[in-house]
This record gives sequence, structure tokens and C-alpha cells, in this order.
Amino acid sequence: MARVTLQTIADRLGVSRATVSYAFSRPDQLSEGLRQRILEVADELGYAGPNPTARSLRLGRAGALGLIFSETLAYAFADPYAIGFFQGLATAAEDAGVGLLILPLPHGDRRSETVRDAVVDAFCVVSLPDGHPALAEVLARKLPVVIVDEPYVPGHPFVGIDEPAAGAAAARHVLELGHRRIGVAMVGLHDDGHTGWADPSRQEGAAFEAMRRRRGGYQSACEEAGLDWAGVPFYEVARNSREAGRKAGHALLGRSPRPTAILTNTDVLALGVLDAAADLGLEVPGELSVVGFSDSAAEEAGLTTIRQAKQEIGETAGRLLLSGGTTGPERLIFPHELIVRSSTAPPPAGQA
Amino acid sequence: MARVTLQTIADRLGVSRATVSYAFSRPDQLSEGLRQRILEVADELGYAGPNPTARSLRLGRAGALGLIFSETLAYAFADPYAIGFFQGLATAAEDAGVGLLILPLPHGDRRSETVRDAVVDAFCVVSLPDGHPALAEVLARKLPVVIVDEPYVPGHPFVGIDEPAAGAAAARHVLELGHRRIGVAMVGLHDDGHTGWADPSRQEGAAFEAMRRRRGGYQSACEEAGLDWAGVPFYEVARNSREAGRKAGHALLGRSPRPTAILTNTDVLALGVLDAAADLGLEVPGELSVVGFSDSAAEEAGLTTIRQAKQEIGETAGRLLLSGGTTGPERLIFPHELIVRSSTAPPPAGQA
DNA sequence: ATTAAGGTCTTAATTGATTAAGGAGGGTCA
DNA sequence: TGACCCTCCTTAATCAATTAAGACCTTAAT
Repeated sequence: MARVTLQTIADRLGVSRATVSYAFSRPDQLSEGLRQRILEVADELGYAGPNPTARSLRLGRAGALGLIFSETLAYAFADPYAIGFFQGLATAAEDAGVGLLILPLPHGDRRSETVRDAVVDAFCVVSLPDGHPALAEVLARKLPVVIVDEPYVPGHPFVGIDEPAAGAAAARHVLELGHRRIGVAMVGLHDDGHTGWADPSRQEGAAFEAMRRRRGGYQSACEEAGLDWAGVPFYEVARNSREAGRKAGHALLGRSPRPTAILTNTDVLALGVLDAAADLGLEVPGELSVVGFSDSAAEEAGLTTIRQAKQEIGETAGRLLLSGGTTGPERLIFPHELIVRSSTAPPPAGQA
Repeated sequence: MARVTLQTIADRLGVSRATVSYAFSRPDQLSEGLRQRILEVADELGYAGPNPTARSLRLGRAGALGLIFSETLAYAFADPYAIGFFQGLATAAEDAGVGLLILPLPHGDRRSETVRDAVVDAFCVVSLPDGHPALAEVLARKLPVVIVDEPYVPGHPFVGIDEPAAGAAAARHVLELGHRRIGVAMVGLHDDGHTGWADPSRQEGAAFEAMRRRRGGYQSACEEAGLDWAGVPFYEVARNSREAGRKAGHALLGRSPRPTAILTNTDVLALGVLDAAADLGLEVPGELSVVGFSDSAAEEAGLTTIRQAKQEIGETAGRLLLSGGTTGPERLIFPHELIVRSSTAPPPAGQA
């Protein structure tokens, strides 16, 4: 069974290919009778309709938005913040009637052709670490690009939040409550799978710009309050999971003196820290305050967190891309908001 | 700035277009010197690399898998079961180095061109209601198709679970515990946005085959146990949200006599029912047993549920599609498993 | 009768690549 | 000297459509 194309149908009916094309795409260009016969024959021959690739080539539009994510997709889908963002992006894509092409980036060094070969009209890049080869590949395509969260690339529109300010807001909250013994648990600083303590130089060398800057916010708030940052225990984990958070929690809470407040850069991690506190029989917020980030999984647990407009960020990125224009403002910084719930309180008496 | 193509570069260097193509795709076909010059000129002219659409047309492969989902994407991403499935599918796509093209289906009656125009090698159809026009559009494309969960289309591979058996297992569990006053809360039966009581005829007329069959499992287990199905209060909700579950819970628990067990067809709904029970000060499982479905959000809440292999289902669907073959078995039925946790127990004394 | 206007279909250029087959030129070996 | 083989590049067919412009015929208005 050879392939059925417009030409096959045209030959069968003794008409030109153009006529058949019109039968599908512009009914007004030919008589209703012929059109019906064409559609009939098409059906008879099992024609699958005008080939979308050829159509796309001719028309110069792909009808899809490329989405690049540094993580494994399975991992990305497990992250509530990412899901919120996807929802926003998907809404924009839906409204515009275009598809969302999710491009996998193999974790190993196996060179990926997926970016090079992606049939898309524009790219949305989310949270790529500094120097990730996929970014170069995206830029080489010379299509419209919007970058979300990180990295910042001059000349390309950026959508995200004011990371240093948001980080500082989280830290300031516990500092203002009177905490002095603060611990930090963060994920997504490096791409190397390391889990364990991170000294300031490793912290500052983080590959992910947004997290690096968020952490900078923690530090500057602490220093403003007169704390010595070098004395702040900092635990880094490789995966954004509740289990990893619990591990970080145990590491931090096992120190002496024990921190009275722990800052985390995701809600999921914060939930894990709460688990660790429960393991140790510590009361939250009585004996320990915990702050999350993103307000993505925080409400039910009563977690104090920084809310960021996930969906709006996704939707804005999508609309920016779909409005064809790289003509708007270069950076769209969305507001963040400290949401105080029941996981933070002043430190136990005599411990401030 | 006109478009830069292979030809532009060829003209500039006085070589043939083929030569330039080889420079990109088959370095062994030309001298290293010329190749370098070509790449240099390409760079100079701002060439974005071989056009993926043209490439795709010539090579006859799109490098992407189309994913069709009846819900709004934003809604799909909010469903833990769907996310698990996505993770599996994404893993398969990732391994094969192809993208995942998520196709939106406009909710209104605005005819969608997205399926017709999707540049993909195969389609994965998930949970479409009977007679949904998108299914016809997918089949018209004559590409490999795998259908997940519903609807069953003879001649096309199907991946899912044994719905009637799984539904029956859930029902039998509470029946065997001794419950006689059972209530049911279900979502995803119809596409019409209805929330409220559903009589048996509406139940049986459900547009979504999988849910219809799952419900059939509830019914047959109840009838086996000698219950009159017409007497089983059945509340249907339009959205799979915790809030909707709570609403259903209140409706069911407001009846007299009050049910001692509630079956739900998603964990999210079950969580909402638990909320309703808490609102009413009912003890679970002492005064009320609740069963979820999917084991997607059940563990932390201690919910008894039916586990289905979400990720494996997704991964299998993906591999089936990517192995190019419609040659395997026609139906792949994955096992389900009753997971008993702490939301079910025998009914209060004297109420069985 | 002449001109214009419609309606219906065809011609042919265009979209941007890939790749089998072939040719030119040079080197090696008998 | 010719046969043979390389290497490097070109020719030309191919993938499957879209669409402006033109050809041809019929009908209507002047």
C-alpha cells in the first residue's frame, strides 16, 4: 500500500493536485460536485488528509511551542511548582490553539538532537543551569525564546520573580520573630547529585542562577541582622522530595546548638523537615520554625512560605511567545508574597 | 533580512546545496577544509541549522508523540493519576529521544485543527468520552494509536486496568467488612458539568467508558452481596477536586440512614469525603469507611484505595507507540491491587 | 454584438531540506 | 598505459503540500 497523497487522488480523478488541495482547504474555490467526488475518492483511497509536515513547511508555522526543562520529565511532573507553571503555560497554549512540545534533555552526555529537530515556533526555557548546552542549542535556532526563572540571558525576555528579595523576605520573617540560630536546606543548586553540607564557596558557585540568588537573599538578610553567614549550617540535597527534606532536617536538627528555624527553598523540602521534626518529637512552631517556598504544597500543612504566581508566570511566558513578539519588556518580574501560617513562631524563650 | 537556507550558504560559497547539507549531516562526505568554511559562512550568515520541518518532511518522521487528553491541560496537570501517567509516558519518550506534543482540545465546540495539524509519528489517546470528535480525527490520521483507559476501540491497542474487577474489589472490601449502607461518589462519568444525585439510568449512560465500567464493578459486587443497587445513594461531581469530594461527602452523609461506607473513584475525591466527615465530627474509620481509587494521593492520608500502575501504564503506552509496532497484543491489562490502610473498618456495632 | 464579470480548474513556483547515483580528478599498481 | 579505486563534489529526484496568476467557458449587461 503506497502512500496516498493529494497527487494520488488527483491522478485518480484526472484533476490537478491544486484542485484536490482546494477541496480540503478552500471549498469555495471549486464546484460542490467535484469537491464531493474528491472527498469520496480520498476516503476510498484511505487518504489521511493533507500531510501536516508538508503543510507546516509550506505555511512556515509549526503550531507548537517547545518547552525545555533541565530535569527528567518524570521528575518535573513530580514538582508542584513546575506543575503550576505548566498549567499556566498550557492555558496560554490552549487559548492560542497550539500544542506544547515537551522536549526531553537526556541527563547523560549523549548529545541530544531533540532541540535541533523540534518542529516548533518558539521556545520556552525553564530553569536551566548556567552553561547548559541545551541553551546554546535553543539560541542557535533563532526562534523567539522566553526564559523562565533562570538563567538570565541578556537580550531575551525573562519571566520570574525577584529572587534575592523573596529569599530575604523569608529569612527576615524568622529573624524578625527573633530567631538567631538558623539553618538552611536547599535543593537545585548544583547539577551534580551532591547531598550534604555545602560551604559558602560551594553555595556561591551554584549552577542554578535563581536558586543562587535566592540563597543570596537569605544571606544578606541574615547579615543585615548581624548574623555571621559562615556560621549558618547549610544542607544541600540533590532531589526535591519529602524524603530528601527529612534527611536535611535530621542533619540540621542534629547539630548543636540546634537551629530554632529552618529555611527551605521548596515546600516539599519543608514538609520533609517537618517530618524530621516529628521524628525527633520537636514541636512546630513551638520549638522549631520552618519556612517553605512557592506555596505549592503548603496550605494543608499550615506551612509558612513565599507565594509566587506560578500559573501567571507560565501563562505570561506562553502569551509572550505566542504573541509572536519579542517586542515587550525584557524582564517581567512577578510579585512574591510572604504567607505566614502555623509553622513559624518566635523561638523558645531564652533561645533568641 | 531574508531567510537563510542551505541554498544561501551554497550560493555564497559557490558550492551545491547538497554539499552544504552534507557539512551538517554527514561530515565524512566532504573534506574537512570545505566543511569548516561552510560552517563558518553559516555562522556568519546567521544560519539556524537545517530546517526541522523540511527535514522532517524529507525523512518522514516527526520525532514527537502526540498526546490527546479530553480535559483542559491545566485540569489534567492537577490530577495526580494523570501526572503519574505522564511521568511514565515521558520516561518512554525520553528514552527514545522524542518529544511529547501535548495537544489541547478546546472545550467549546470551536472545531479544533490541532489534531489534524499535529506533526507527530503516533498518538496516545487518554480518557476520551464515547463519541468525542477528537477520536475520529485521530483515527483519520492513520498513524499508530494507543488508547489508554478509554474508550476501547477495536483494532487499536489498549492499555489500562480491568475496571469492573477493580471497582468490584473496592466494593467487596467494604462489603466483606460488613457494611450494608453504602454510598458512592464519582467524578468523570459525564462531560456535561453536572453535579448532584445520579439515578441508575444516568449512571449507566455515562460517557466515559472506564468510569462506567468501574461503576459497574461497584454495582455487581453490591448485588452479589444482596444489596439493592437502586437503594445505593450515588452522587456525581463534575470536577475531581477535594472541594467537590467534600460536597459529595456532605450530600451522602446528610442522608438518613447515613451511609457507613463511601466508595469514591479517585483519591482526591476521597480526601474531600474525609474533610466532610471531619466537618461533621465523624470518626474515620470508626463511624465511616472511605475507599479511594488510584493510590495517587492516598498514602499520607492513610486512605484505603485501589492501586493502579500509573507510571507503568504510561511507560507501556509510550513504548508500544515508539516501537513502531501495532504488532503486539491488542489489550494490555495491568493489575490493580487493593491497598488497605486506615480509612476502612467494620461498621459501628449494630449498623451492619 | 461586445464587453465584462464570474465561476471553475490548471499551471507552475515555492517551502527547505536529503540522498542515491554519477562524474572529475588524482593516486596506485600491474 | 590502462584498469581500478579513492576522495570530493554535483546533479537531480524526492518528500507533500499551498497559492498567486492565468486559462477557459458561461452568463449577463450594455
